[in-house]
Order: sequence, then structure tokens, then C-alpha cells
Amino acid sequence: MARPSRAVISRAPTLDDVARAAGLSSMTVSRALNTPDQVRPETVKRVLAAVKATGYIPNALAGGLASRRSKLVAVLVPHINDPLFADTLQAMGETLSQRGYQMLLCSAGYTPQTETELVSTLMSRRPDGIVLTGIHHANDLKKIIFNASVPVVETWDITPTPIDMLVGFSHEKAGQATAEYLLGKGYRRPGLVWTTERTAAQRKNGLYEGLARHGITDVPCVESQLPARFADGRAGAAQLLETTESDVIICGSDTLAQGAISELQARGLRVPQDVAVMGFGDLDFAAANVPSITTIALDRRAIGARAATLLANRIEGRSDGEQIIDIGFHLTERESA
Amino acid sequence: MARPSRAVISRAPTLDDVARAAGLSSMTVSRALNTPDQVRPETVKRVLAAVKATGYIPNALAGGLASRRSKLVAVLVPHINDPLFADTLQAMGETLSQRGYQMLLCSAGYTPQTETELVSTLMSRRPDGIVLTGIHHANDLKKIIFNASVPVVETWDITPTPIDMLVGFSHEKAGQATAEYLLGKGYRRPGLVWTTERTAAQRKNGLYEGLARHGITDVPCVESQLPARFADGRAGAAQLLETTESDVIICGSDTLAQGAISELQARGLRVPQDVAVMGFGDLDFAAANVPSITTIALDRRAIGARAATLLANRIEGRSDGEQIIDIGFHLTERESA
DNA sequence: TTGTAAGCGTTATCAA
DNA sequence: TTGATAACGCTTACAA
Repeated sequence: MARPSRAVISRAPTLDDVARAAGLSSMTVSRALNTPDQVRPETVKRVLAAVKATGYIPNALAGGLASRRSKLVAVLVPHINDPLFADTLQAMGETLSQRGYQMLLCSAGYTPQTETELVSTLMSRRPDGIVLTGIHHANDLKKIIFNASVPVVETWDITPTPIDMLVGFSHEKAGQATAEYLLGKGYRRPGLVWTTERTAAQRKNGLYEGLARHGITDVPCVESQLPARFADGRAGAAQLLETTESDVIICGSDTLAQGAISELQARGLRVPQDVAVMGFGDLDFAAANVPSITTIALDRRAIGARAATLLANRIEGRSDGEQIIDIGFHLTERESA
Repeated sequence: MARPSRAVISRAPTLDDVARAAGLSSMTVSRALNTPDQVRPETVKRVLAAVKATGYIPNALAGGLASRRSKLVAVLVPHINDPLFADTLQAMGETLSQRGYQMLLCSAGYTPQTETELVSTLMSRRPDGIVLTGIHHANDLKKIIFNASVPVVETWDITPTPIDMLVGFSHEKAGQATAEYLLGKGYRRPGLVWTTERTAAQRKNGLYEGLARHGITDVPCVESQLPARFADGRAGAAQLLETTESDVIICGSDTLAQGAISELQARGLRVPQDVAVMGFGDLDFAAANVPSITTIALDRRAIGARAATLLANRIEGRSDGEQIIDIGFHLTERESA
């Protein structure tokens, strides 16, 4: 049964609807919207008016299918609610958005296993690029990415042999720098409150190496869950105090450090006079804490922004310059150690 | 010119490639992958083998275009790096992932203006659902959503007239509860360290109302930027102490409260004996802080999980039960006030 | 249970 | 500068 002629069209307006409204072909409308330079200014105006009149919103599914460019970037982080990654994500989202890309975000947990499954699912969206956290990935994952030949940026770590591009820094060097700084300050009995995460483990390696070089071994270490919380820092420090006589507590993150400081203060110990505390990450509270937290500062936003830029440039065919970016770190001396 | 038969196919394998490899039609392969119950078990096996052999990864762009279901949920939050939202996002991502949806995440800033633009862009992905933060949205935005007739969940606030579905709680009631609690505790000279965000403003309204009922007006308030940081809490408390004689500092978030407490302690003031401090959000450090922070506890993860469930159910046509969920809040008495 | 045909709403390509 | 036509890779609807 035919509908009455003034029937309301229930489906969303398409390019064809706009074309009809403007008295043009759909191809011209498409050009007016995507490459206005190739269309007469008057025509563009007509199209824009028709777009407004019809309430047209492009269908990126169809567009992506036809053009083989989805304008989508898949981002994998261990945890969205880990404050270390939060600023990176925020900056990445901003930069991607400016460049016309949207962010498909997944939390992958901290195991290569789940990461591979997720990437596989994400690939079905045909993203124009992928952002990975860390440099340790399952071989399956690399194979998938290689077969799809999609640009990748690995972040938050560094290696001379990334899958593709990279923005990060050396966790081992950060660990070593920490060891040297603290030894230079005269601390000799360090204790660790650490997390089980992979990059954290590398920092620990660097740290142990640096300490061992000065004959300090058998360093006690309390491990806590992820993401690291204030309470874990307190508990970790408490546990350390019960079993050892540390003169400095080195923490896997500023959050842990803040908790550790709190625990020490609660026990009437002065920081750093009685026990010093070292953090990692330079989170927003580190500078304002009492005492302020000596830590490894990172430009976390830069990781996100530069990763996004690297990806966007590559996608758009102008990948000039270095594809491995070491954003470095800066040991920031404050009051706590 | 015909290619040699053993030519390497450079493009990604399609359903047709799998079908050819399995000696079946592409439709049967599609069924074997999406609705295996409708296909003979043997056939499914053959398909799965062919999928593995070819390295096939479905094209969700094509699938979404044909089926009109994108399996995508667009999520808008003011800031990704605001710790209040982080747990909500994490839980939402987990639930969506379990239900087979992926999360398109955008930070919208805190203005309805940018939000509308973003939603417009996001709609081009034809998401199956949308998650919004807050209940105050531009009319344009509502129109876009209404025209597209896409399910929406508003979060982190409550109203009897949501656009569609809602998971949140009453900020005004939270403010009132805070006022009543503190008045009951005997505090009479409150000072505020607050943020400029919309829901925070509503809590302030509720708070002022509750205070006014007991004759307390002219409450001093220091406003700080978003997202609220520890340092802002310190600065806010400092400013308050200079100008007034508060017996309790009420903070717009636990982060601010933690900073405020730190500032008071740095000045040799005891919390709560000299000045009390009240927080909001029950962030992970609130219970472990010294002193522990009296705050408004929310099930932030529940907001994310329930919003995701609501959306998934609606999309899948089984939207039973309430569509407006008040997750409530709980004033948690601790040491700081 | 499996297959055929016709879209889904764009863009690439070539022609006018 | 504009238009016609054929993909893009999948699913819906219907047929066998």
C-alpha cells in the first residue's frame, strides 16, 4: 500500500535527500561538504542551506566504508581510572578531536592476553590508527596490526624496536636516576612500595641496578594492587616499618607516596628527617603536599598530544621527523626526599 | 589484465573470501558468525576454520551500515581526567564491553555549547546509544537526539523530566544533607571551597538553603577551577582563613577537602577540633586520609554500570523496569567533620 | 539449513 | 564545475 504523498519520512535524511532539496546531485553535495574548494561558492551555499533545512547528519559508517578511512582512532589503556593515564587521555582526546578524529577507548587491563582480544574487536571498526600503552604485546596482536597495516603508536615506554611509532621514556633510566639521587642524598636503607604493573617493574629493575652498583641489595618491597591507591601507600609503609628499618620509602607512584607519607606522619615520624619518601609521576598534588613530594616528573599530557599528532600526520601522509619520541623525565627534588 | 591466480590479495579478507575458502555462500558465513544457532554445527566449524585460515576480521562499518546497528555507544563527560568520573567511565566501559558494545569517548568541557557540537559529530557514527553527563543540555542537542530517536541516558544528576533514561542522584538533597549534618554537629560558621561546575552549583544551592533555614546566611565561598586539584583546596582554605573565621570548611570535592585539610595542618590547626572539613565524592583516599574525610559517598561505578545496562537493554528491546534510577548518596561520617 | 538478490549511504572514478 | 555509475562489505528479506 502506497503511503500518502506527504508522508513523514521516518529514516534519517541522506545525501540524496539533501541533493533533492538543493536540486543537485548527491555527489556534488558530498563534495560541497568534504572538499568545498572543488565546488562553486554559490553551490556550496545552496548545499549548506539544504543541509540545515533537512537536518542532515552524515553517515560516517557509509562514508568510512566507501572511503576506507574511518576517522577513528582506537586507544587502549590498562585502566581508564588510573590517574597516571588520565591526563594523557584527556590531551590525546583533545588533539585527536582537533584533527578530526574520534577516540574509541578501551581499558585492556594489564595483561597482553586481554589486549589482543580487544585489539581484534577494535580492528573491526577499521580504525585509521591505534594507540597502545606499553611496549610488551602478544605476538598475535602484532600480527593483526601488521596484516591490517594500520599505523600504531606505543606509549608510556621506550624501545629501539617499536611496532611502528612511539612516544615514551625509559623506565629503567628513571629507576636508575632515582637510585643515584637517593644515594647521593645519603640514604642507604631503602624500602619499596610498588605496583605489579609492567613498566613499574622496569623502573624497579633500574632502581635495583643502581642500588646494587653501590652495594645495596636485599631491598624489601611491598607490592600492591592496581590502580595504586592512597590506602595502599599507607598499608605498604606500615608493613615496611614493621619488618625493616628503612631510611627512605621509594614508591611506585605519587599516590602511594602520599599514602606512605600520611602513614609515617600518623606514627609521629618526620618526613624526610626520620624517613624520606620518593614518588613517581608528579601528579597534581605532589607539589602542594605537606611535605611536597620528591618525584619523577613526566609531561603526561605531552605523551597524549604527541601520540595523537604522530598518528594524524602519518594517516594524512605527512610523517616527517622522528617516529620515536623520548619525552624524557625529570627528577624533581622537593621536600620529601 | 587478469592477475596471476596465486596473486597476493593485499586488501583485508572479506566475508566473500571466507565463503570461498569454506565453499559456502557469504550469507551462511555471516550467519555462522552472528547467529550460529541457525547454522548446522558442522558448517559452523568449517566457517571458523576458514576464518582462521584467512585471518578474517569483520568490517563493522559495513555491518553497521547494513544492519543499522553500530554497536557503538557515544559517551560524553566534562573531563576524562576528573577523578569523580573516572570510576564511572571504567565501570561503564566494562559493562558495555561485556554486552558487546564499544565506547566512543569525548570530553565535552563544561559548556552546553561545545556539547551540542560534539553530539552532532558523534551522531554521524550512528551510535546505538548515548550517555550524557548532567541534565542541562542545549535545546539543539535535544532536537538532534530526538530526531535520531536514539536512546539516551543522562547521568550524575536527577530530574523528573529526563530526555529519556537517567541514572543519578539529587545534588540539592546532597547539599541539604550536608547542611543538616554540619548544623547538627554544632558548626555555625561555614566557609566554602567550591568549583564552578553545574552540579556543584546545585549542591551549593541545597547547602545554602539548608543553612538559611537555620538563619545562616552570607556564607563565604572561594571558587576554583576544574577539575579541582589538591592545590586548589589548599589555596581555597588559605584564602578563607584570611578573610573569615570559619569553624568548618565545606568542599566541593574530596580532592579539595584533602588540600584544605593539608593547609589547616600546615598552619598548626587541628582538624576537626579547630576547623572541620567536609568533602564530596568519597574518593579512594577519603577513608584513609589523616584525619579521614567526612564526605558524601556515591556509588560512582554503579552510575556507569547501570547506565550501560539501561542502554543495552533498551537497544536490545527489553527495557523492563524503571528508567529513572536514583542511586542516592550516603553522608559518611568520619573524622574530619 | 542454505542461497540469491537487493539494498544500506557514502565516495572513487570517469565522463560531460 | 557537475553528474552518472560502480563499488565498499555487510545484512535483510525472501526463495529454495
